Amino acid sequence: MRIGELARRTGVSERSLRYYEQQGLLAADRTSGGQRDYPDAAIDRVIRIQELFAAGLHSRKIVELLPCMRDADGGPSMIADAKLVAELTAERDRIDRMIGDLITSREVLDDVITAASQPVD
Amino acid sequence: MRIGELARRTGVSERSLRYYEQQGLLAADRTSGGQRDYPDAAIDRVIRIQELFAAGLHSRKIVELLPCMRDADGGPSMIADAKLVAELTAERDRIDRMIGDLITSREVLDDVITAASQPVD
DNA sequence: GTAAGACCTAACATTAATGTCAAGTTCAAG
DNA sequence: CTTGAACTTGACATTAATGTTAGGTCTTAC
Repeated sequence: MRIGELARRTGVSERSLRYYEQQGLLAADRTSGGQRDYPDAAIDRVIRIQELFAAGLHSRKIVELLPCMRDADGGPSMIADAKLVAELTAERDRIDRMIGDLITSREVLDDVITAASQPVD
Repeated sequence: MRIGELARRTGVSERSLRYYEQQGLLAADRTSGGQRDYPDAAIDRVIRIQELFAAGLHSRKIVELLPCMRDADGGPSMIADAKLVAELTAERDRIDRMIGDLITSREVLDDVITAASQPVD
């Protein structure tokens, strides 16, 4: 599939998809004319990349991480070495704290929303 | 307390604390010499602000939100109007999705970490 | 073959919180 | 009073993903 369709189906801008390629996150074949041609598996991968970005990982880390993931189509393909495991563990713990903070913030918002919906004075 | 102590006790840089003041997020008294003097309650507030930043709210939204929160010391002090409630509800839903994505990412990392810890081939 | 739409590269802009540095002032203790 | 640490304002830099624009090329349907 070409870049426009992939963008549409993932909700990620074409600009970002090209950026992902530049960062080594997302490979694409090229047509004879030089246009990108993505496999169907690219959809899942792009969504995964977005999630990892949302989790605060930087592209460089994601580049190292991706080959160690078992994706829907292929196998695990690579095992993380000790250094990477240490980094990923740190990220994992950070994400853990982040989830806790987000839950707190969600509660705060719910409180404010609830208070506004209940004109009990 | 002065800015250095607040920074130390919250883990937030002095630079950021001044920025918060500039954004109207965090008020401070001033000594006769012009130095900032924070009440103890500032600690909780700074932590709250950090959490909301982590949740992806922008300072402008936080400015509107803060007076509607019931903080440890004072009362709720203000009720969100309909427009703010709508915005906060959108934020809440976004945070909800974010938590889901983070949980997914955490699982992905755990998978990779586990796979690396189990040299079962 | 041609026209319209999709795509290409490259460059520059943006955002928003935070880092950093400089030059000057205040505070607290001796 | 002096001295050093802590503070002040202001300006400029950074980061990293993404937006935007421009000028050119490819694809496909007619």
